[in-house]
Amino acid sequence: MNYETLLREHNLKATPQRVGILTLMHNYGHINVEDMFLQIKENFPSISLATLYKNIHAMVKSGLVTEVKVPQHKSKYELTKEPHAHLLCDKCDEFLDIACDLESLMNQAGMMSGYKLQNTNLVFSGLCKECQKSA
Amino acid sequence: MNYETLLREHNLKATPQRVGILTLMHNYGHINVEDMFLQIKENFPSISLATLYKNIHAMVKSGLVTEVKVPQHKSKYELTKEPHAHLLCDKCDEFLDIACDLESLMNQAGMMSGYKLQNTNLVFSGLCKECQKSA
DNA sequence: CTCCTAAAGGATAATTTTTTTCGTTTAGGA
DNA sequence: TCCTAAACGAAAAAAATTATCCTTTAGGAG
Repeated sequence: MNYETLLREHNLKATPQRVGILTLMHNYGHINVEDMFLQIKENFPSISLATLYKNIHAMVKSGLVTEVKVPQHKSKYELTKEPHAHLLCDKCDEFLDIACDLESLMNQAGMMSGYKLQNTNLVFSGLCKECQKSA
Repeated sequence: MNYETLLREHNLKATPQRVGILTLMHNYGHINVEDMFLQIKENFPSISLATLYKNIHAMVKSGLVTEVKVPQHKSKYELTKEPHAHLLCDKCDEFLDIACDLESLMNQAGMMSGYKLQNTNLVFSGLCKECQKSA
């Protein structure tokens, strides 16, 4: 499915700027506002930072995009997908997705607390393979 | 153990302001910078916001305090304890700790990726018991 | 206990990040 | 093709964080 359709399904107008933002998120996997602004200007030289912020918020609110909060770092944004974990290397700042089963943990937490849980923000941090050597 | 000793063990001078900050974190469980500033001024009317920021950073860096990043919210700070999950109600903003076994998940993720993992930031969000009724 | 010094505090300015405002443009339905 | 609500862009404003610089203090040495 293309991004125009996806946007309309979320009741958002399919503007070229929005398609550009979604494409960036797809290409980079995760990207913060600053880097997004630098990149998006390649294709939309006159885009306003305000537009970027407004669109990110709208897309997060609609559920199309997910904000990933990372300790000691700027928020990153990604296209919404299945719940998953993130790994951060505290030394080289590598940041990646990792598929893992959060279902049971989430169910367990929901059970214990009475919460009806829907979203997840999980970041593990430590040292990546490379950085362990030079540690 | 008292906070003075704890601070010194982390190579931080045990100033009254720092003890006040740690006490606040203990009392509130989690607290953001803004609320911390409002509260700490009760005991230290002349404290500077800069002092607050500098101390939070120093204590996070030393491992004494942990930053908890919460989607759509300001960062919260808590005394460092065992890895655990957090629950956030998207409606009433209730925020609480929940004990849960992250060990196996962390091990699994470490195994798959080759990372040596040390820290965790986990927030589940959804609706608390009360807010489910009025949903 | 006194002295000394590096570290910490406080005030303020500066910087960075995010939000608001408002006039112009445009997506998309009628 | 036209109309209008929504989105865009520029700019200002607000909020959050960091830096600077001088003063004060924690805590070790003597």
